[in-house]
Amino acid sequence: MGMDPHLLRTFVAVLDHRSFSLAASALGYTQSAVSQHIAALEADLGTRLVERRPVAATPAGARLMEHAPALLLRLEAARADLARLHRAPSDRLTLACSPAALGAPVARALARLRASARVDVEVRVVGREAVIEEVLTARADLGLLDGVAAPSDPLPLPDLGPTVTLAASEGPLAVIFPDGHPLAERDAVRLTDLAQAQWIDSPDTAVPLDRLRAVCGADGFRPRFRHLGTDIHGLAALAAADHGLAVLPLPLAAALPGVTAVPVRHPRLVHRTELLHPADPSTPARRLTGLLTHRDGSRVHEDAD
Amino acid sequence: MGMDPHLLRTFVAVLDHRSFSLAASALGYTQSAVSQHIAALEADLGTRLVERRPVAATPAGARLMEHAPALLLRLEAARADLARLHRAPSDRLTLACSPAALGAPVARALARLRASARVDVEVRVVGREAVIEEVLTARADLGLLDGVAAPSDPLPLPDLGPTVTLAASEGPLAVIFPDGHPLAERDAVRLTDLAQAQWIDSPDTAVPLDRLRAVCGADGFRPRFRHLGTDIHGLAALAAADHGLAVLPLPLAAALPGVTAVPVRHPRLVHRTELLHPADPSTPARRLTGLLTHRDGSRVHEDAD
DNA sequence: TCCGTGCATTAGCGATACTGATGGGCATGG
DNA sequence: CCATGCCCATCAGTATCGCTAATGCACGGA
Repeated sequence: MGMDPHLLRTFVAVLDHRSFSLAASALGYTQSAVSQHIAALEADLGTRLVERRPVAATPAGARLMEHAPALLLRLEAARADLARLHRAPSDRLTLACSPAALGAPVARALARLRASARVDVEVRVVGREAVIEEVLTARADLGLLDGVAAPSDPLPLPDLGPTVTLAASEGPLAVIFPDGHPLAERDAVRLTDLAQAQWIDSPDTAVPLDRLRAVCGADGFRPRFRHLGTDIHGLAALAAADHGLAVLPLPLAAALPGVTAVPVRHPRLVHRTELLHPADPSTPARRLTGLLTHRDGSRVHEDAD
Repeated sequence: MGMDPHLLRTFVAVLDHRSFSLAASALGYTQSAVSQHIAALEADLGTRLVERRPVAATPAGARLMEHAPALLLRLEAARADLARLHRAPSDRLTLACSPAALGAPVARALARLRASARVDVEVRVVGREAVIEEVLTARADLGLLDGVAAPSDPLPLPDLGPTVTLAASEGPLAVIFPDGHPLAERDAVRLTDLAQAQWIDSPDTAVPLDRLRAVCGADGFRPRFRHLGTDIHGLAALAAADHGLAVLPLPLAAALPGVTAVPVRHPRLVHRTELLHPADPSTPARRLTGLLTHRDGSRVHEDAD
């Protein structure tokens, strides 16, 4: 059957490091072992996967790279899922959060949680992909993920296995303009009118531009400026200096300095945050879930395979 | 790192067969090897996974069973995906289809395809899960999957990796009543009014009842009669004999003998069929895709990881 | 009690998967 | 043009692994 996860792991490492020797030391192997791993994979699949000198993916290798990381993540997720069954009950809560998901409602829910019981809380603000990873691998007890969707539609999430998704909240969207920008006076804007504007692509803090394109069904939203990381204030600074526009949840956007938030009127979209939790959450996680969902949120769907 | 796919495969086989020895002969191993596989997995994960005598899953084993089959499928999918890159161009087309997805539009598109070029066609009508499996593992070149969703919403599909989903068509839904049933005179029905009726659960031919529950946001739709397989005519016979109701696409339902199809008015839902195709489809597959989508269907979304 | 059935255990052997050493292609620099 | 360094391929050697075959042991039925 082949396709040993070890081989896939070194395959990914080799392409990540663009080097056999670096991958080897990163994985704690000798360079020889890595070379043999790649050779074994290539023999098994009957194709060259890695171009050497310089080290790069062949077309087949690139295709495999669309599968391998997801596979390895799922493997780790399965292991983490079983490990959770036997962990001691804890009064720690680790929450993984995408930046725009951490707003006042979440902060208030955490406050209520801590008021009702002694719980040590750790909040990790990380990128959207990383939120999923942290929950699946049990490095976090819960995840909060934000995105944009049609009202009461779920966010499109990849392959979560037996993880459950609950709706935490929905709210309006806004575009941020530099203070004094002509459009900043408006009551509302239509996104499709802005498709050709200058946009900042900040895939982890704001709504990713490819998502805007998909959800508007329109072309445009071409990024000329890319902002990586999870720091919304940095994004605001860039937007205030007129580097481009971005879409954020309205309450959050309204509080940012140097920019004016204008609600999005059309298409009818909402900023949505969803709660990711594993099949059997810890006690503090369950309580926070209750606090976050029992007012307006309701169970939306469960992902199984 | 452990979690060798071989071990997972025999784990799944053991629980499927409820027997070590049967699993062994099914996999071409000795019983001893299977015993060692399970022992190795249990040692690796630090938990008992399988209860012996009788052979059954422990809670941890059940949890692992939520991951293992999906993992193995993905592995096979990755392998199939790479294999496709090197296959010879072919004038065969294998189409995997859920029963209600194979209607007049598809038949006409196939006719146009065969009129324009010499193509040997094989259509396999199988359950919904199996459609996905066949496409992912390259046993089929294309898949057609039907389901119910809000208008222009995509169907909720699990974990497709780099496979692409296109909208093939949308149409009205209908409930089938036995001829002469009091409600069969109606112009239209509300699904929520029927939540407490007798339903036949036919998850592969009709709309699965759990999906109805989810999409109506209502309880009810409790099955007292279960119909397995992919034979819509059989379902019609059961419905005609008053065993219960079922939801089908209207054009198809209207043509069934012994039953009357009444359109669903509320909630506003459509019967939707989607086309599943691999990252690099064969030439006949590409042509059929064009024939199926270029009138009203349009690209809806792509699943990547 | 005596079998029969079915999983566990053990011994042994061939295959596997590493390490360390060596070889060879390719770029860079004198 | 050759010398050098870098980096991957290859090879030999060895410890471990993963299989089979044979045997052991627990349980259930007549």
